[in-house]
Amino acid sequence: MKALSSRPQRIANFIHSFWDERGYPPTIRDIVSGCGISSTSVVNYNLNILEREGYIRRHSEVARGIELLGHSLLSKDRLQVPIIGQIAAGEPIPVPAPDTWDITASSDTLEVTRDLTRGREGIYALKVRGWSMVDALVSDGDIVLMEHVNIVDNGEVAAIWLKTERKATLKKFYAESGYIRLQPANSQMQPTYVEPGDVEIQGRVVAVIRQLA
Amino acid sequence: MKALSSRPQRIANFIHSFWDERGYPPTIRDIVSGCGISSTSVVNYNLNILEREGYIRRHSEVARGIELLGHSLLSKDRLQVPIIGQIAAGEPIPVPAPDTWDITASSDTLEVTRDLTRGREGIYALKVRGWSMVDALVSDGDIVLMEHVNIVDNGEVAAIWLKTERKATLKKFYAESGYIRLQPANSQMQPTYVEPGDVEIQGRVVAVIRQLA
DNA sequence: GTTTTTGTAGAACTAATGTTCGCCTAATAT
DNA sequence: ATATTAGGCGAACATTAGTTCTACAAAAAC
Repeated sequence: MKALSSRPQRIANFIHSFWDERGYPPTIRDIVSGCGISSTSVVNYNLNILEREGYIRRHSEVARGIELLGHSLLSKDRLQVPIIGQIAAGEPIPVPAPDTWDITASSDTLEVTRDLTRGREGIYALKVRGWSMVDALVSDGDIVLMEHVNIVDNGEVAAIWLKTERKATLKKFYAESGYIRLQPANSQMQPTYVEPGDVEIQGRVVAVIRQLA
Repeated sequence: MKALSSRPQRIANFIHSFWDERGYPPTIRDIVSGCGISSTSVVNYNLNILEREGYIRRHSEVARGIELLGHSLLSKDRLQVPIIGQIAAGEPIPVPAPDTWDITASSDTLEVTRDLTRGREGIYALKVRGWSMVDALVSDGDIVLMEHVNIVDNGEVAAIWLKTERKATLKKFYAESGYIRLQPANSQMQPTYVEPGDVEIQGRVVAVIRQLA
C-alpha cells in the first residue's frame, strides 16, 4: 500500500464515516456530494485507485458495491457465547440440551472473538462461584468457556463430576492404567487419583476469562 | 418484538449471512433468489414486517438501503490490544512509551470486546512467562490485559516491581500505615509486607485470559 | 517543444433496483 | 354465505446508480 494523496484519502474517510452513520456503503454520487467533487467519473477514477492499493474491494454493476477491507473482515470472527449457568464445587454442571438450545433465548451472553475459541462451535460459558477451583487457577467470578464433550484426550483440562463426592472440579485429565489421575492446573499441587467409574466428563475447558475491578 | 414466522425469519437470516459474506446489504432481488421467493413484492412485503418489528431499518428509494439493527452497533465495541511483551518474575515489565505507541506497528495484537476492558483506553497486553504468578491465579501462557497507571487504589490487582528483589509480581495492593501489604489473589496464601519505597507500580490488571488446548 | 501521463469535468447510456398495482388463494371473521 | 385480512405472485414503472466516452488542463517525461 502506498501513501494516499489527498483526494483518495478524503474519499476513503468519507466511505468510512458514511458507513458508520448509515449502516450501508455510499454510492458514487453520495461520494460526489459528500466530498465536493463535481463528477461521478472522478470518483470512479479514484475508487479504482483505492481498489488497486488494497483499501477497498469493488463489485462491478452492483449498487453500493463497495467493501471496506479490514472492516468487513474483522466483523466476521465474533461469537455470541451464552452464559448458561454457574459452576460450583457442590453442584452438577448444568449441561444444555443441544436441541432446545436457543442462543438468542439465553438471558446473558458474552461476546468473544472467534480466535479465542479457535473456531469451535457449540461453546457455552459458565460463571464460577466460590473458591473451590483455585487449584485450577480459577477464582470466584471467573468465566470459563466450555466445549460440550463427553470424552477428552489425556492432558486436557476438563470439567469433571465426581459421583461419590458429589462435586464438580476442573482438572487436567489423565487416563492411566486402572485409574484416572486428576492433575491440578497449579503445578505446585498434588494430583488426586479416582476410579474410572467415578468420573463423568461434562466438558472441556476452552478458555478462562477473569475480569478485575 | 414478536416472534417471527418462517418467511420473515428466513429473510432476516439471509440478510445476515449475505452481509457477512459480501460486506454490503442485499437487494430485494438478491433476497428473492437467495430465499427461493418468486416475487420482489413478496420480499418488500416481508421487509416491511421486519422493519415494523424492529429487526431492520429501511431507507426508501435507496439501493440496498437495509440496515441490520444491532449489527452495526455491535461492531463498534471491539478493540485491538497490542501484545507488547512478556511478564516474568525476574524482569521489569516493558512499559510502552505512550507517544511512540503505534498500535498498528506492534507485531502481535489481540482482539477483545470493549466490555472486557470496560471502555478503558490505553490498554496493552502481556504474555505471562513462567509459573511465578500462580499465587495470583495466573499461569504460564496466560495473557494479562494491563492499564498503564502509576497509582492504584487499595484492593486493586496491580503489576508491581519490587526494587530490592528485582522481580515483578501481580498482587492485590493495600497501602497501610507505614508499609504496603501485597495480598495474593489466591485467598489461601499469605500476604507479604514491603516498604513503600521498595515498590513501583507498573500497571493495573484489567483482565486475565487463559486459552487451553 | 512535443508527447505522455495524471487528474478532473460533464453528459449520455445502460443496467440495477425499489415501488406500485392488479390479481389470486386461503384462512378467518361477520 | 359474504366480507375481510394475510400472504403471495407477476408484471410494469420510475428512479437510482454504475459505466463509458469525449474533452480539457496541468504536470511529467522525452
